[in-house]
Amino acid sequence: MQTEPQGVSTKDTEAGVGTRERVVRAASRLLQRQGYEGTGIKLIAREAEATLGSVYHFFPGGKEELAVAAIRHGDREFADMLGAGLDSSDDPAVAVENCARRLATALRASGWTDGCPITATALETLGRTPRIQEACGAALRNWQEVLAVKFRDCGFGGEEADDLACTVLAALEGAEMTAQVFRSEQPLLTAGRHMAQLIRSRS
Amino acid sequence: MQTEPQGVSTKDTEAGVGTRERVVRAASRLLQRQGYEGTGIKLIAREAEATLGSVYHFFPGGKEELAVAAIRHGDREFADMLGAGLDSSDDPAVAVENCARRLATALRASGWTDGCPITATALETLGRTPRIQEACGAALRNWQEVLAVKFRDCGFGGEEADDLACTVLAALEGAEMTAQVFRSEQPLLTAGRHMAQLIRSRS
DNA sequence: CCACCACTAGAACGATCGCTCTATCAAGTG
DNA sequence: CACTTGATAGAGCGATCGTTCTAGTGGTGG
Repeated sequence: MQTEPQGVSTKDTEAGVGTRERVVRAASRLLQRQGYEGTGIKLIAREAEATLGSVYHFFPGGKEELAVAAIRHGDREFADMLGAGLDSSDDPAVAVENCARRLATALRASGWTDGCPITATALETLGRTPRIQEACGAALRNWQEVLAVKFRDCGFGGEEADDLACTVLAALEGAEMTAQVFRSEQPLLTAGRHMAQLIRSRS
Repeated sequence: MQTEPQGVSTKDTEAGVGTRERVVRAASRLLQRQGYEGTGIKLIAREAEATLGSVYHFFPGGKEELAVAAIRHGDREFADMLGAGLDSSDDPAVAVENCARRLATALRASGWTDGCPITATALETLGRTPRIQEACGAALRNWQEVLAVKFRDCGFGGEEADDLACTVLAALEGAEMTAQVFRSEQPLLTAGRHMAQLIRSRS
């Protein structure tokens, strides 16, 4: 049973959230910022205001199982942000550009630390931790699908929608990384503008 | 003094190369594959067939100084590959698409492990290791400049060339990461095709 | 010949890693 | 009430981390 009160409030970042959920959120944020190897389980527990015992109670598979859960969490979160951005306009070009703008704004607001939730972990564990790699692949596929659905809804053919989704997501990922390193919104905004142009030239 | 013979051969991956250079190469390859925190100095030394003493002799600043040197090495290497790809055609659109193709081929040949030499390290150390972040920023700027020069030579205006270079590099980076996770050349090839189209629509 | 120096070699240190283990606590359930 | 079960708590394990330190090697200039 949770020790903390359960129904008190649904405040997003604080108590009132079950221990397991707090641990997953902390893990997701830390993996996003410092990658898999750079994030210790003890730090995750401390950040989540949980104890090591609780972490291993919920994730008997240890760090790897926790990382998979954290990546799935980041997957859902990023998909929501992508979906919300895409809903901002019926024109797919405008919608994608708005997405890039939102990512840029959020990135600046975080002090340039919170970019894509999975890239760092994905690159670090490539080919050496299959379960994590699968979770990362599922996330990328999911985000591509969110984009592809939008493009299909806007009249693109199935294959063309998939290809466009692949490139747009890749450009946003790369631009976000560039923006983080340069501490500037410009790469994301430029990529958004170019992706809008690419979409228009194809419709 | 180096124990090994110096002028014997310039074979790229083996002996005949100074200890310092061997260490930098090993560090660069390992940082590329498993990031900064995931790569131990002792492993770098073993992989370079050097000893810990030698590593700290050449890099008294420790892991951080070695990482900076490794990133600069990856910078030069990737810039060369980019330049070689761009030289393959006078048409900038064709040249960029060839670049993507080459990256895809090289990536597959490495067993999907050797992507961008700095992304993993850059994301892991963002905002926590300024000297490494600077080296990563310099690399990205350098690669953008390689692309921008090509675009300017092909008749693009200065600002437009810079913007295109920024987006093309971001798309290639993102597509390479996607290709690694999916173990498929397709994301890189698709991004190359789309970037070619974007360039053509702007000229 | 020898003092010097660049380099090699690796033992050892404290800190931290992921993980295991036992003990305790708080609520149900009979 | 006793007993079970889910969850919390953290000490402690062996391994590895980055780093420091001393010792040794071999070629070179004086």
